[in-house]
Amino acid sequence: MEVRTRFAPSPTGSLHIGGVRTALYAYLIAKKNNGKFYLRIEDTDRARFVEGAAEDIIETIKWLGLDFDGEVIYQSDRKKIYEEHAQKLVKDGKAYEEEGAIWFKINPEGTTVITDLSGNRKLEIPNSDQKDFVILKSDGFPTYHLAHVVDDHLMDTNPVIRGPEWISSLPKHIQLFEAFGWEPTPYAHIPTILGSDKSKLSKRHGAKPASEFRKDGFLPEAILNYMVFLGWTPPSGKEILTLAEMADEFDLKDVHVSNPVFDIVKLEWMNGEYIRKMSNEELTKRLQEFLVDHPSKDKIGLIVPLIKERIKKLSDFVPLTDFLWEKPEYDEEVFKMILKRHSELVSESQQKQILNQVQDDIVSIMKKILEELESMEKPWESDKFEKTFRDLAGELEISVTQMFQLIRVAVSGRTVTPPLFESIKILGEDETKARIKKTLLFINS
RNA sequence: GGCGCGUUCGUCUAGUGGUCUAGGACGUCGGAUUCUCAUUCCGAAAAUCAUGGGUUCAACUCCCAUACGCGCUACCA
Repeated sequence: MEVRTRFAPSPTGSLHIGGVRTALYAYLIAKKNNGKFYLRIEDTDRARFVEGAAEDIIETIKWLGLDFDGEVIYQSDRKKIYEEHAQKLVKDGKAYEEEGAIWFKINPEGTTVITDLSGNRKLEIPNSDQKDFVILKSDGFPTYHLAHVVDDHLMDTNPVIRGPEWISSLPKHIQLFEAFGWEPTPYAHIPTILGSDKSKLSKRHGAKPASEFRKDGFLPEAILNYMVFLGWTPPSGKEILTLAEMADEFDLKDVHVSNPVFDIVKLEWMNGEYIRKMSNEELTKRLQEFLVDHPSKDKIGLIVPLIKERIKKLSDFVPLTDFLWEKPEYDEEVFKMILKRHSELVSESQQKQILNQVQDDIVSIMKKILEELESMEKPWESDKFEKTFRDLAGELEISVTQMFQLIRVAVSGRTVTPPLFESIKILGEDETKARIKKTLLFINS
């Protein structure tokens, strides 16, 4: 029998990050077995329906690369089907109408026992706690219970993969299947993802939707790779896996039964891993797509090799490189701090004296730097550039680090940048000199 | 409250009765490389396996109880 799974969110908000894992697990089971993966929108609650939520969910699932088969199924299109099935149960004496709704007659005898595929464990729920429940609401829409049983039977879902909040409802679902004379679907209830405070990570608690991770510059493959580990480890012990490798190794029986805690720091690490492993061409493409309004898109390719090992998210690109096309802002204290460092071991009174000299020092050093730059042959070569200023540092009796930090701050306004020489190459000789001059003016004023 | 599910380093986890004085990854801390940052490479700290009882020659692994966490207890999903 063909394996068919489905992801069935309700459009009450954006797709939250926990839903990504549910969708992923369902996707992996389908792919592992060469089966089908469907997307079903459970829009049967008009009160909680949020405009645009279904579109956000579909768009995000596509962006993640969890390609689903066929068309998106909307339960609201299937109203008539649920109604007919509910009526059939009434006719068979297994349900009854009351106050405009149709209620299912539960049998409170015995215990519902099923084997949960997730973790391969036995679940036992006493039926005695169950009460008759609504299957068709007075507005004509089905409740989750009816819609699930009818749809997953008609769709031949095998297995149903969903959250653990449904475990308590298992007697309802099993009895509904039996009332229709159908074989119940196999089930896999996967654990809930928790926040760092151990409370449930859900949209109800304001957890970030998956689309926000996209905006933050996370890669879909990294998100998927991270999420798959929340409740499962591949037998091979690999840390980085493609979707195909996950599908190959994935098995519901290895899925854990306890609730994992979502850790954004590890996600960021993994995102960085993906960025570093990516080809320069690919990273360039992704950055160009991500930075829609970037002022200098065609230069991104040049910069990529410089920042590839320095960014964890696509969005990190901006603060690290914006000095290349934006005029830097200076802070005199930053310059002073650089030179001050070699006086750390001196006494306090002496240090004060030294501080007063620092400003003069900066001015004279910057002048020397500018002189060297003026006399350097264009185009500036990196190794020549480096040697020139190493020599100058020796001459002026400051450390090489101090020398390059002064140039770095003068050129970028920042103490942290991609490699200096390469950055300057992108900036250009004239702009570099202009910025050094500007620094001189700034310090003197 | 009742019922259900769970509990290994801060976090994700390996572990299916002896190989565990508990392994890996992220993070943290130290060091090396280095023009800053990052990368990379070394190294360290970090879990009396929730607690208490059993069973057994032997328990992280099996059983029971307690504690704690999560879920359900809607004409929401």
